[in-house]
Amino acid sequence: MPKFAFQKFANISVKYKEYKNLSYPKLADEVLDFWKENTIFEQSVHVREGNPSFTFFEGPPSANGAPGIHHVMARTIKDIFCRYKTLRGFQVKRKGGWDTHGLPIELQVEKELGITKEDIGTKISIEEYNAKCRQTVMKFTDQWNDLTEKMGYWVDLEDPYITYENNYIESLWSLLKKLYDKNLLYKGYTIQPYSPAAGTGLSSHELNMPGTYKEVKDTTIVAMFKVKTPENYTVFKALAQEDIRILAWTTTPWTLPANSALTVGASIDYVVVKTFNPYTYAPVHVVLAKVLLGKYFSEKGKDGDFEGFADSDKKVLPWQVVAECKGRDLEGVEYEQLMPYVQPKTPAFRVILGDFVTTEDGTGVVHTSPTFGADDFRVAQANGIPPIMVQDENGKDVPIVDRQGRFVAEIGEFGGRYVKPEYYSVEEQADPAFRPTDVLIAIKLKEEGKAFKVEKYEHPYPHCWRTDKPVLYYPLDSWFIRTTAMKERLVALNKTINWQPESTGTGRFGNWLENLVDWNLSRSRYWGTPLPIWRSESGEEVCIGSVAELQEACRTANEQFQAKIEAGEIEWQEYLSKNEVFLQASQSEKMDLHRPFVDEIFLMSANGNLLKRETDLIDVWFDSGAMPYAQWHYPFENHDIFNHSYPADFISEGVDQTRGWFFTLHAIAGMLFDSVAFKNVVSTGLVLDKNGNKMSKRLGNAVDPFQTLGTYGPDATRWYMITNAEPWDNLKFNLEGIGEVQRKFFGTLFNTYNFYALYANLDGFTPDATARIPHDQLSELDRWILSKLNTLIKETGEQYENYNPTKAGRLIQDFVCDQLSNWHVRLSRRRFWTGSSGSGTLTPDKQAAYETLQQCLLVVSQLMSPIAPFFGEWLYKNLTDHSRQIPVDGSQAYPHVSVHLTDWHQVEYEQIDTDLEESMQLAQDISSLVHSLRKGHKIKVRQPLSKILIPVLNPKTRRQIERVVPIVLSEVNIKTVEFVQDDSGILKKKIKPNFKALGPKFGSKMKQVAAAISAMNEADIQVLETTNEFALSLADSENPAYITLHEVEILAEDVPGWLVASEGGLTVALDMTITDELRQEGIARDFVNRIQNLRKESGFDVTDKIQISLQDDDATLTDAINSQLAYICQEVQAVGLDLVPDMNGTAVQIEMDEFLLKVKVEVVA
RNA sequence: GGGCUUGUAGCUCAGGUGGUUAGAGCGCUACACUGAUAAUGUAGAGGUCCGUGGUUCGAGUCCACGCAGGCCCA
Repeated sequence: MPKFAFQKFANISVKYKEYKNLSYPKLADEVLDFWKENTIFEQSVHVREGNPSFTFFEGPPSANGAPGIHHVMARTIKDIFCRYKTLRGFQVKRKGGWDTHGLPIELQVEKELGITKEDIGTKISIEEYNAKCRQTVMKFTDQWNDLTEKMGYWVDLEDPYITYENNYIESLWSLLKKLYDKNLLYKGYTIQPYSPAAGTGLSSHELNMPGTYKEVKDTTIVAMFKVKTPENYTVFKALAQEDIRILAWTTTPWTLPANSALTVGASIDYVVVKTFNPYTYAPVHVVLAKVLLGKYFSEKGKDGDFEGFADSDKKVLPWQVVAECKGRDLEGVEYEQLMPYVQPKTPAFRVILGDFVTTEDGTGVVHTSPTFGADDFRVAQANGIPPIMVQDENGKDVPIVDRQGRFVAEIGEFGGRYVKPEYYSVEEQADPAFRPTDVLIAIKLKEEGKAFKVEKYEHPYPHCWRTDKPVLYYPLDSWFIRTTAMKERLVALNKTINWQPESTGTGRFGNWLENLVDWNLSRSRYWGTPLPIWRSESGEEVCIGSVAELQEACRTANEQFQAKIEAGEIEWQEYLSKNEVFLQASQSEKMDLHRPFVDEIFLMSANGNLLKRETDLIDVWFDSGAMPYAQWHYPFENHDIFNHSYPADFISEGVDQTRGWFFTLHAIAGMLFDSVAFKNVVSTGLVLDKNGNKMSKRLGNAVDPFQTLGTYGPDATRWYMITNAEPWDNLKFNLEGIGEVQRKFFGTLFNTYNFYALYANLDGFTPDATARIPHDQLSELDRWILSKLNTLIKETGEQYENYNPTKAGRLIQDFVCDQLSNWHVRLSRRRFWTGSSGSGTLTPDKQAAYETLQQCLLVVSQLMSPIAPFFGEWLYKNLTDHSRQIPVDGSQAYPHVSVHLTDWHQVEYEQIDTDLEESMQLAQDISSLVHSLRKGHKIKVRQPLSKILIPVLNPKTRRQIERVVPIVLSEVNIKTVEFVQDDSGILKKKIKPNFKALGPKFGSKMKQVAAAISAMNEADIQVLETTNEFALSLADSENPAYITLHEVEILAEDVPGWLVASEGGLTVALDMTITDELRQEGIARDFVNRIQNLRKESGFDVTDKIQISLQDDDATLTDAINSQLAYICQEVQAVGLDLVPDMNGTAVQIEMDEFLLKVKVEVVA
């Protein structure tokens, strides 16, 4: 620093900034400017170069919507631990990222353009559509960047990863290729909503559109499935000769030819009922859920006339329950195929258990057809039940209903029929002879004696929003990642992850892994990462793992195309030309790995067949789950960086990401790298409105983060969110709560700093590390707060290490408000305004007061800085800035310009004195009791009293109190403390049973023992105390119960003849006598108080000296003042006090209890 | 319907391994204090610890079954 600057600063007398009032948002703005100008974030990473790294992965947000208040919450959590670890010396790089693909973006674009998916390829080309998506996706980037900055979230947004970039996609391809090579990527099918009329699958979002579900009347059938060899099953043994049929209800009779199992609920009660077939009248036994009996049988027919049924009008079916069992007893029962058109390849047709079975309607038995129901598919797969499939012309397995919604030829008389009447034309449906397929099936089953009940049933059924025709649940091709193959490993790896809260890891996530199904990767959309698989019609396929590979395959194909063209097959020219377009683009910036460009690349199989790209895109969750690799364009680049930053030490997102990002990160890492992707994870709860409702723009209860930050500033907002509820609990967000935090915590801390600054400036105090008052010479009060401070550093550190910012924040808050401000500073105020001032030399006690408070504030500024980065910075800079303005010999006490560049304070264990902390707790408790006594007898604190009496039964308590006696005395304005020992004989003791000690010993006799102990008198207690044993006689026992001292608690709760208060084993007695002398002191203190008020009202400076004139018209008052003159003058900094017979109206009149002061104060020049 | 989670004062939250009188802050009422003053102290009012059963000498705490809110999944 140039010399003139030094001189300039040296002449400045004010060193600490003092503030009249504080605007928290403005404070944050100023700190933000400071950070920007001095690149503090960059430095905080840079200064840790070479240190161990702490890796954080940013879960990419999508910038196609405005950020909300919950993002402030989520990002605060992330920020806290990154800042904390930086303080701990780790290098914490935080690469930002953006999630750019997916359905929400497509929908937004469609809304903006006023188009539907239908129009893509007709009204708008895929190319134009995707270009629009690309624009839209970063629409709110500015707002996001603004929020990031304003809330103080430090993340590198200069060089974020963006999921739509070619490099990113190329990394994804390489991961997919690896999966493919490990045989973990395969083509299969899932049951999805499918519209035969439109020829397309529907997303769940399309199914949720208004008007999709309509009430329809369907023909429903309770079909009868004949049990094979009933004698083989315990349940049916007694009925071995009977025709036993299991009843199952369906609202989609057309699926019955595809039935391959029946599903029952394990703990549902079933009955076997003897009765008749209602259509053929043949005797039969049927099986159904017990609670549904009433649905099919009337009370009239119960135990009815079976013999006479043939001759009756057959309106009432006689019935009788002949057996009963649980669903699990039926498991494995085999039955005859109901409609035997197509045979499965492996054994089917048996009863299995499923958790989705209910007894709300139907029969409690679910007809299960794996090709036409999602539950059916899942439960059948789990039980090894095959689907009913036929082979198409290519030998490929296909369902018995084709993609137009017609039965295949194999289904006998129904072959070629549409399964739903709505698929026929209006004219066809109008024909009087027209019968829906469901009805034909019902008639057939009735005739064959396989239907128990056929009726129309009205229920909601989904319809295609495009064609208005019913949807089928239908098996559709999909690409899957075979996560089930790696399940055990994924479960094992999860057990090494530290989940916060733990239950999310073991419960929600753990269960999810236990019940893992293969990850369906396919999405039939446009804006997303294309699946890099090219396939021929006969099923040959190639998976591409990089751009180079694709170029190579493309060139090879072109050579083959060329050869064919030269051989005269000019139809190949088109493919060759399109490939040329790609090859050219791939040499330049123009290359785009999205659709439609990748769709226009054509490859050749080894056998010379054309390979076209599978049109699927991949699940966007794969995009984000692959970010550990793709953000670095790994494995194509950055091996070093990747190796150093994998896996992540820490990630955090909302708990709703459990099956989203958390899972996809874990799955990819586990399957491809045999590693976890993250070691520690904090899953956060939701931010609700103050009434506990979900925030939504529609309801108008969403909180605008910018407005909140603008009003309260980021620190109070962050502090409130963190300390109010643990991150994983839902937060009821209430703006008033932020205000409270601001007043209570930040206000107190600000006041404490201002108080320090005020006096430190008056005294020109600057901490000097080389000339501190040695710790062992500090007062009890100072050593106490320093002990508390070190305990705080230790415990706060533990909570941060433990990923619990809530507890850390609450600890800091309690320290600042309760210990530092309301005890240490309050009791120390006097130390700051007495002693020397201005002369340049401080008394050791005053110096100690400054040093202690400065130390506390400085440490607090650091401990709080992860949660409140701006205020922490502000406080740190206010405390240290001026020390950096004075050039020193390179050993500056506070070399860092920012608290975020400092090293975490080491705990000074030798300063932790738990005995002293206990002592001070006693002092606080005693003071509280004395205040309470004073209050009860209306004796104000300004009135000194002579004595308190404290009964102490053990030497430890006495010693602990003795350490802090002066503090107690000054706090409560008492002259002396006297201890009353056990041997004084005046104590009245009380005895209480110690349940914890007695419980295990006496068990059921506890009540009697407790009663007997409470009944012990003084003499009994003395016996116990002297012999350490006492025999209690119990009411219902001959033998006495022996107790020892540690099994009871003995308290001195009364001092006969004194005013006594006690709480928690501590008792204080107060001498209320007010002698004349005490009275005079009290008056003097009152007088001082009034003068001080007057000084303040008159606007005098704290350092002004004054001259007092008082009208001499009351002897009591005058005597009191004369006797305490020196004290008064010192307190109010008076150079003199004149008693004047008559002030002649120049005086101010002030009330003081029974006196009326007529007084005048003047500043002495 | 399933999994997870929450339920304690008007509000926001604490309450290791069960121990008899369940706490704090805010808010409310009253009083006090006053060189931190939009602060502070003391006292008071305010609780079926979501409900019902159970285990136990003893349950806010452990178990079972419910109820209500939330998230995820069907």
